Amino acid sequence: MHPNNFGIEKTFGALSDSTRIAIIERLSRGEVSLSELSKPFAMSQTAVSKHVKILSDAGLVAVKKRGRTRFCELLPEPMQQAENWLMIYQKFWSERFNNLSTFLQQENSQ
Amino acid sequence: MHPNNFGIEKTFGALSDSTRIAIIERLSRGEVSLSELSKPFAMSQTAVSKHVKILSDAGLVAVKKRGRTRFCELLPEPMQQAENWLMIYQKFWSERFNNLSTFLQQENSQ
DNA sequence: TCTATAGTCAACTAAATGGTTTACTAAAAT
DNA sequence: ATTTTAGTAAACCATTTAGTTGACTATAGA
Repeated sequence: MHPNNFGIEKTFGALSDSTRIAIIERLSRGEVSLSELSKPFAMSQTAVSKHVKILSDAGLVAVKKRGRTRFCELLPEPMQQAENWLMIYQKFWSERFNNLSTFLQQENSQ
Repeated sequence: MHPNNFGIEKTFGALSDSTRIAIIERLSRGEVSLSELSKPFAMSQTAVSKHVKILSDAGLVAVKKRGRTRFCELLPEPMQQAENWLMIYQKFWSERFNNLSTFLQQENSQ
């Protein structure tokens, strides 16, 4: 098992912070400007902006300028790849569980 | 949408390093001792041991002592929860895509 | 035109991270 | 009994991370 996991840890790194998880959840309800996005957080807008940059460097978020405001939008692909990577292990575990129960059934039938 | 995502960033943090990704992949092929696990890595066993501790602190790996050797084993639950969290966004995006195509169809039919 | 708003940039700080080495304990093997 | 093997623990180091503040640019609105 060596899946297409190049750089998957970059995606996980982007998701390894509670502020960024909250940003993702906010953006999943639709596009928002940076200042609007910053409001709920108990930190400076500069700090939120840095988190957004980490997310956009990892390809999870796109930022587009309209007038003087920057709008942030979720990009699905990296998180889909991360989900696929996790799904492979999911499959592995359920197979192992099936093997185990098959084994136990054989044991019991003897 | 506020799913059961308490501490999900801890799981993502554990997965945010390429050494730990490689450890997970190795452990998915079965239980291994720490020294066996360390061999392929170009770093000290102490360093690998620290990575294993990070994984076990996050609940992704169990370490059990037999004699003088420690065996490491994957624990599926946190990664399953992480996958579920990602799946929610997967669902959201496909719905959004459906809404978009519905919208475009309505536009075209006028 | 003046002022308020949206945002960046640079410099700084404290704490966390990923690694090292050396010294140690515990179990196995000879 | 001695030596090897498996692993931990502590001290140390360099880099990254998560945040701050203050000065700046650019757009929008009065």
